[in-house]
Amino acid sequence: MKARRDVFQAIADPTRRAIIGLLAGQTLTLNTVAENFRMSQPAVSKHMRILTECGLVVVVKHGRQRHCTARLTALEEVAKWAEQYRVFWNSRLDTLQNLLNKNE
Amino acid sequence: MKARRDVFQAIADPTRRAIIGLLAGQTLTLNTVAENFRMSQPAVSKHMRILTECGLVVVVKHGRQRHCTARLTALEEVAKWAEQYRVFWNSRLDTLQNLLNKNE
DNA sequence: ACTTTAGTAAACCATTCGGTTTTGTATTTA
DNA sequence: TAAATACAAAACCGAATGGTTTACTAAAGT
Repeated sequence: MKARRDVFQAIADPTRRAIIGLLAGQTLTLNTVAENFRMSQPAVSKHMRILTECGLVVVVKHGRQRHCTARLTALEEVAKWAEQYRVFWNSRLDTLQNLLNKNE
Repeated sequence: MKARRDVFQAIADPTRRAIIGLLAGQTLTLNTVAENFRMSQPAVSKHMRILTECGLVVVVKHGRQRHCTARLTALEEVAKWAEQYRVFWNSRLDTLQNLLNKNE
């Protein structure tokens, strides 16, 4: 289950996050995905490769088309990482004012 | 409260995620942070700048030192974004086997 | 059979990234 | 006051990013 590419780096790009949003809940052809962006199809193809390399998307050949499906299990790692700090951002100590005072 | 830099891009780098881990719960000097990494002080300084630009860290001048404090509220955006897909990765539809079948 | 469609591959490009070293500048300390 | 400390700034560098265009290939329609 080892991803060759870091999922944090994969979701760093807004276009790729948008692709994930598009694919959540529905399988789409690469072309259909590309139609949703103002960039060339090869550009989208590259993004898709990065998403597949970290396991966020699975692409299945289907005739001359590529069926892209999001595999969002890979996002659990991200959620867990961020969640571990929830206790900090929930505490009232995390206000900007507090930080500034604390450094006095 | 708009960050000039994207928090998703900020956490894409493993060093910066490590810095966040270091600063969670404790304020440290820039130098102290730098001692935890095998890279030059200016390199850490650059990372810190990126972290402050997206609001993940607040740096306060204190004499000749810089006191760095994590401000993890900025991570809520990440957690929320990932969380919205939990329903997908929790469903049994998200197994690899299922994806492959679905594309038949 | 020919043409269109869906996609990959390759070459290219400007910009950003992540690091370095070197230098400069306040601020402490001795 | 001189030396050490804690940083920032700048110049530089190779590699990665995100995009392009221009072939090329394979599958589907006509």
